[in-house]
Amino acid sequence: MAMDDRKMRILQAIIDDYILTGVPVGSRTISKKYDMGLSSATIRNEMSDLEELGFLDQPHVSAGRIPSAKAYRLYVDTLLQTGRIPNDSAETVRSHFAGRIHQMEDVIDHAAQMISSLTHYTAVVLSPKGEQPRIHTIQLVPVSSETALVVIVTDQGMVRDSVIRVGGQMDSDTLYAISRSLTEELRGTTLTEACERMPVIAERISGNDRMLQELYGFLNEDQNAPRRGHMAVGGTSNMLAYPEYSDVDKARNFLSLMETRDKLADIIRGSGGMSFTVRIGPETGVPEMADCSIVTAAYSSRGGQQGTIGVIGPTRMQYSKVLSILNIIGHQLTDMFTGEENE
Amino acid sequence: MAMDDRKMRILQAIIDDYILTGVPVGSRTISKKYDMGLSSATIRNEMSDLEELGFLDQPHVSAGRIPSAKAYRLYVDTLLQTGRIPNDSAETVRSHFAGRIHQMEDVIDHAAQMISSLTHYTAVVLSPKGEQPRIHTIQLVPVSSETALVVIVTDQGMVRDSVIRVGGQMDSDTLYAISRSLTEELRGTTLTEACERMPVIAERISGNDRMLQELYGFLNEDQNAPRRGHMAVGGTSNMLAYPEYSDVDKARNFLSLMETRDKLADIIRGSGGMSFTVRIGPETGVPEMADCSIVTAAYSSRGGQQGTIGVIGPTRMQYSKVLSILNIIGHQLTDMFTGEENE
DNA sequence: GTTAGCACTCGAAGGTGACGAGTGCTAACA
DNA sequence: TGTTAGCACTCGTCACCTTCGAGTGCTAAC
Repeated sequence: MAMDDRKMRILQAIIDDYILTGVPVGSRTISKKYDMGLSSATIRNEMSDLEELGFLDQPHVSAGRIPSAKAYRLYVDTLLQTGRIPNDSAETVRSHFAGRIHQMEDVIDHAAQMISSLTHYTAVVLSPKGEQPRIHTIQLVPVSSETALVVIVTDQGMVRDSVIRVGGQMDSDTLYAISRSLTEELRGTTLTEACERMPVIAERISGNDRMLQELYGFLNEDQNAPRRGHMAVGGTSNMLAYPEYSDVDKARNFLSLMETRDKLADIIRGSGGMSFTVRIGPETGVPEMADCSIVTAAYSSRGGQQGTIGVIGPTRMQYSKVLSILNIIGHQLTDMFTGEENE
Repeated sequence: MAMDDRKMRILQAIIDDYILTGVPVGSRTISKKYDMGLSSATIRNEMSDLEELGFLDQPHVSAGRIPSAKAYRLYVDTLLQTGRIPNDSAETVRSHFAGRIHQMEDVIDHAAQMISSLTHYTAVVLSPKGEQPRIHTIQLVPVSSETALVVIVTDQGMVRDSVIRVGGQMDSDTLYAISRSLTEELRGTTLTEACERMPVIAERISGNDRMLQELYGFLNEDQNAPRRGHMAVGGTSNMLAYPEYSDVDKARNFLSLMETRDKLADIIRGSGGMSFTVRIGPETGVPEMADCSIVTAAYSSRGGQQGTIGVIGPTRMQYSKVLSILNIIGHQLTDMFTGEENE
């Protein structure tokens, strides 16, 4: 027995209905609501076949069928193949981002907010990340007589800063002079390389041991704890609206997963930079997410860095809508990060 | 009828038991578990009195009593008066903060994490905020040939930055020269004042209209959207562990409140900078929190700025433990923000 | 003032039966 | 040979009932 066109249409109807209602769907529903021109009995036979083929599950004998992960997979694949990702709410999105936002963090927070409110699922946005950034400029800014702010601008236009102590009094001009030397020495190096080169530099710019030591400390820390970048999560509470999570225990598990940021970032980033990824149920590789799906999309910032936006929802997710929204917002972010803030 | 010592002791026992179990407590429980040397019948009479006095509520006839908001208030007041805030986990906390952390955001995130994991409630940490900060230094750092990073260091050692476009090519030295002039002109002014003064400055440093305009834009934006500072929330999912939130609707309400960051910040900051505040149930002034309590503590950073740490939990919260933990962590934060990063 | 005793209340838990949605199978039909 | 009507069967849901027990208030005795 193989998949034929009619089976396909019936499966499609079952998936649509289940995504809509979240309730197991029976043969009568399909035969009535979606006019197939077939009686429920026929549908039943087909459904029985579909179950045998692994596309449908039956929670218990006297309930309808629900689509299996395999069914969603098929569904999503055809969705992605035909490429008809509708352009629903493009205008809303554009107008939201119209106001100029300076800080990357704000953009990311905004995006997460927006995705979750458009989809009604949980949204995650990760800031761009690529190979280790290279130092473009180092500048020391006086903070108090004993401390200075060290600002490192990377070639990708990202900024890292920290307050360090400088030994002894240093005025603005002295700090600037040191900044120039440091920039000259370190431009184009990665943080790791910069760390290695510090001893050499220490010889050249002597007499500031304290400061250089603190600087080294900062570089080293930053390099070793590879800044997972910024991450924004929006709409975690949305998930509780779905009957899948009316069980408090399940809900708590899900929420605490959302709270362990590092793990979450790994999961989302696990998609590996494909332009679109859909992981369904077990495919997520996370036991806690056995009945969730994760849809991610990539966006880029300058320097070819890849950021990720993602949506986490129940397996019966409105994939087509979600893909559409991620598509729009992904493009919007790419525009913002390559265009507006670029030279 | 008035409150006497015995009534007080019984009330105390009821509160203790209810905080522990979350189940209405009956007269027998008190008479047996807490050896009062009184029979359940006597306790019953006293409980009846306590109810009349407004310290106890009865969910329904055949259940035990639960403490009212008024009772918690009394309880907390005596707790605060006697000042015996135990110093439980001071060592754990100290060792956690031992590793040097550069970024304020990290410290705050950490603190929220720690408070929630120690208390098993939801924790909120707000970064220090005081009167409008004054500009200490402005520095422009080259990012690309067309853009620069403007870094503003305030007198409280906080840093704000944004990338702006500079018209035409500017090398590092030119930018430094401009930075010096700007710092000279604007040191000691608030952001608002700085905005007002920009036209005057524009005349002096002419020929850089584009840049000054962008700079103005940044100052203005920052001033108008008074940076609510950083806020970290930890352990929202902890709340779901309490039977009070086994109702999914309630849980969702609570969680979406936790997600509207601005509102949450207002609520937490509503305590008004007292060193300790406890708001019980209706006292929170937030309908959604009618059966929550909010405990906050203040910590300070240099310049007398006040930050807030807070715990949100069910009204039957382990107040004494929470107060103790907030006490410790508040001190720790104060030490960090006034000592270590100070001159 | 304290306590034992007792009738009473009421929620929680568990059991029962009607109901209905849905299935699989069979036999009839085109 | 595919489709459909019919029917017996399954099983979860819901409403209803009973039982159980925790807890109360009241009264009378100590």
